[in-house]
Amino acid sequence: MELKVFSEKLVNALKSNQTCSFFCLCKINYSGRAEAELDEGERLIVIKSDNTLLVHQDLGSNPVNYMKADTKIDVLFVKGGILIQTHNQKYKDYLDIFVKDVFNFDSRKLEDGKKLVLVGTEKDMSDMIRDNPSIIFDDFRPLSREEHTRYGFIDVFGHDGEGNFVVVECKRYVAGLSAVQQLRRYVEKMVELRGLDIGSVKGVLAAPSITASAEVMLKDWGFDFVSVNPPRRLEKFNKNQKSLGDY
Amino acid sequence: MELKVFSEKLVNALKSNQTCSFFCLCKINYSGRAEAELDEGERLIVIKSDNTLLVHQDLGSNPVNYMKADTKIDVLFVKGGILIQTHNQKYKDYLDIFVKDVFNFDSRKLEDGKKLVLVGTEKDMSDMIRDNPSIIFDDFRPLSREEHTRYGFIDVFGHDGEGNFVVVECKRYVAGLSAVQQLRRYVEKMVELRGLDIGSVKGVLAAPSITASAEVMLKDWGFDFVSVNPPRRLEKFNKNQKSLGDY
DNA sequence: ATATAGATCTCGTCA
DNA sequence: TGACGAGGTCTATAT
Repeated sequence: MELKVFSEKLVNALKSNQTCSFFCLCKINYSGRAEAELDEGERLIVIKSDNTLLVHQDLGSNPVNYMKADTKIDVLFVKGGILIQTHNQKYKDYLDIFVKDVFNFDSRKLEDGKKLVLVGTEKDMSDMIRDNPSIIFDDFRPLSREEHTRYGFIDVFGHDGEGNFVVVECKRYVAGLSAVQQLRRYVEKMVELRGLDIGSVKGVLAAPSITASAEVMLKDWGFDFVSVNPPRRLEKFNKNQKSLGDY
Repeated sequence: MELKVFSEKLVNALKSNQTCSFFCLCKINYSGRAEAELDEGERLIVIKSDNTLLVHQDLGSNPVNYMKADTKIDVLFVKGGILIQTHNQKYKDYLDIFVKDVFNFDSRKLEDGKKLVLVGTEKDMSDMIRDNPSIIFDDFRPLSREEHTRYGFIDVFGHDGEGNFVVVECKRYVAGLSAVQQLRRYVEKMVELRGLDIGSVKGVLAAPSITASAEVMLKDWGFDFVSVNPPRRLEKFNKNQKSLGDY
């Protein structure tokens, strides 16, 4: 594609806040939170209506370079090509794309008011535990859930039949050392602020599984592990599989 | 675009491992590590040559739905549109895209052998400290850097003039509670495994700044904070700004 | 704005 | 392959 034509299309699309997508030959410089260089090669570039910019190579989930929303984007003619010069005020960073060749250009104002509905998060796990407290142990009595307390952000908080406090930390995947430390921090903070004996506050880590070293640390601190899976995993898919014709 | 034409183009592009980009009207179901639904709306869909699939709405850096590399992708005609049915064996997840309308389709085999060169990471910080140990304190003597030891992954390890061990944890950004806990874990592990007195191992947190609560925790544990900035921040940009004509 | 923690985190690296 | 930690993490939420 003629660079002049590309430039006009890009400028118009940016003006009207369309989302753009194009393949091009380019090299890239980034400066801000770090410094990065990417030598000449072919990439897919996406610019969204909120002025998010993504540069994708042909492998991997993540963009090789990007700028976050509200980036100022200028298009300049320079010797040998076009310079897309960008700057984000909030993050104080800069990305320059020197475009040598463009292979296509598409843009569109995307009409989309829908939001993703997601189930199976850590929050859903803590909901499930609140509604089914015996998952943790028989006489567990939850008092609150997902609360920013002065002890920290505790997933599920409650007490046992003997009046001891119980702090539950949920993880939706295998719990590691940092999860144990997180639990430890909440328990310690609670002991400290309430002037309790260490040992009078129970700590429970609820996750699908736990690493060996994390389990050692957990035991050292007198905490317990309970194997819990995030709710609804695969349920919906199984339903859909049975009714593909419903699409 | 005719859905039949789109289907042919997509299937051909997938066969020849091209990277694809198209705007479409669709609804989406995900099932696997979680469950997700996204009702009908217009999105940009990208499929890479490694069979990574990304669904982007017109806002934000992250895809609203995605599948990781090595996803199996099938294209089926169904009542009212086309179903892009995908499955990733490794992650045991499924993504179905029901496409009602397509507005464009582009694909290309991207020629790109270049890799991003990045400077200013935490690793660069620990390099800088090893080369300028007085940043930490006057008589700091680094022994190793970025080491996977049985004590954990310690950024910089060394000793002071009196033979005490010193563990340094680096953070590129504001250090929070978790950074203090990480340091605490390394120090405790070292004390335990070497049979040392607590207090004979110094802990230092090196970061641009530290949050108030993290600093309290740090002092409680007898550790020190040293303000260190990651190297080379903005240097390259300043250079570039002076020599834009060089492009 | 800053602080805190989750994420279908992703990605690299090492045992 | 699992474990562990960084990330230009990004994002949501609360203060």
